[in-house]
Amino acid sequence: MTDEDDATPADGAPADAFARRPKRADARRNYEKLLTAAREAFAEAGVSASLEDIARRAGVGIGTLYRHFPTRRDLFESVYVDEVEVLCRAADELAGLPPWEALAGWLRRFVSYTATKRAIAEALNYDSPVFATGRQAIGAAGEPLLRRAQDAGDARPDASFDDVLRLVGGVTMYPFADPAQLERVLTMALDGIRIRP
Amino acid sequence: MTDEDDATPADGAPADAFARRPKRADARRNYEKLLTAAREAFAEAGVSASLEDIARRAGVGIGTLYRHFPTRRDLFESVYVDEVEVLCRAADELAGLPPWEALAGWLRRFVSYTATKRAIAEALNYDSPVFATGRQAIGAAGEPLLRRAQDAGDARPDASFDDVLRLVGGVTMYPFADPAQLERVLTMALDGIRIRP
DNA sequence: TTGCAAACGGAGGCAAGCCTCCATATGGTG
DNA sequence: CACCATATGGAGGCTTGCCTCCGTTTGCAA
Repeated sequence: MTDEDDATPADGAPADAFARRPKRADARRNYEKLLTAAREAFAEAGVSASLEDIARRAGVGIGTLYRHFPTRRDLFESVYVDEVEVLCRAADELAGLPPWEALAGWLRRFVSYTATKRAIAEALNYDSPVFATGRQAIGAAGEPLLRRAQDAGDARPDASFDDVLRLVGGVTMYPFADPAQLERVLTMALDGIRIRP
Repeated sequence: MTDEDDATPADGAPADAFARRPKRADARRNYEKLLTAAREAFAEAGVSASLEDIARRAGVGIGTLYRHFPTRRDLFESVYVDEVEVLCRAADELAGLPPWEALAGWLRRFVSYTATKRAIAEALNYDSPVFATGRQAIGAAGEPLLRRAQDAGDARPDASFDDVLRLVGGVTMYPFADPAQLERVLTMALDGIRIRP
């Protein structure tokens, strides 16, 4: 999930979206610019953001975009994979906290860290090996946090990990003008998951 | 909100989306067919559903669609207004129940009744006199339920009506394959709003 | 420096949707 | 029943986005 050349190094052609950065310096640069631009565009306009617009944002030609990401799906998946990695790393970092704090902290990342939240949330429903892998990775990272909180009696035992993600993820589906409101709503969502003595 | 000829019967041209059904029998029929088709299409594909597709579903020509709804927004607003009316009526029906049951019941309608929920949710952020009016109507219907539950000590006092709608509305943003899961998630959301002794 | 594989950019063909326009059809009233 | 205001449907022009193709540019290894 974190290193570069895992998965199937078999066939020469780029097949899956995981890893596989291009080699030449300019190509690599453009690749990153495109990824960043796409992240922004997806965050603003959802999965249906225009590819031409993304190329424009990145300051590269449309042809370059297609060289790196042959289909819209490839692009989306690459952004998605990036986000998933961030999320997984966050879980590790929070592992030292007490059960509830760790879970709550991670869920906060889940909503606030990723600029692609809407896209990620939508992806949660898609069929695709990449999304399956991503979901699995998210589960591997976050589910232990939930389980721990449940074992500690902090989180309701009848909630599945997927339930929790849907509840918390739903909150961010539409943009909040006021960050304080996001905070209030998020608190309510977390309270719905929590058990108080 | 419920009768036909309120608002401004002034100018002859159709201005706002409230009420104002066409007169001739066939026109009226097509109007309803379009509204129904649009409701479905919006529910399935979101606000970006294709107008041509909606006309096709309704079994009318694209020209007819445009006669009734000059812009995509007109169509969307009409569907929206219809949904709002349903929601307002529901609030009246539930008024007899105890505070918390009334609120919870209404919020359940809010998520499950409207086929347009996703579109409505997106619309919740748009600027437009119609949406403003709609939000106001929803507020007029639902806010008393929240206030009552808060006064009774059943709902947390620091939650605004808008907070509550966002939390509950978010839940339905993506389709649930399993109705039992929707129920679980909804329960968590409601628990986040509720105060337990 | 030079050569060339790798990368670039964008013109242009194609598809899908939007919306206008108008020749044709029809409900309902006198 | 006849008339006409009202309504209908869809062809076609326009815009926008998708993607391919290819002539030009550029990083970098020798």
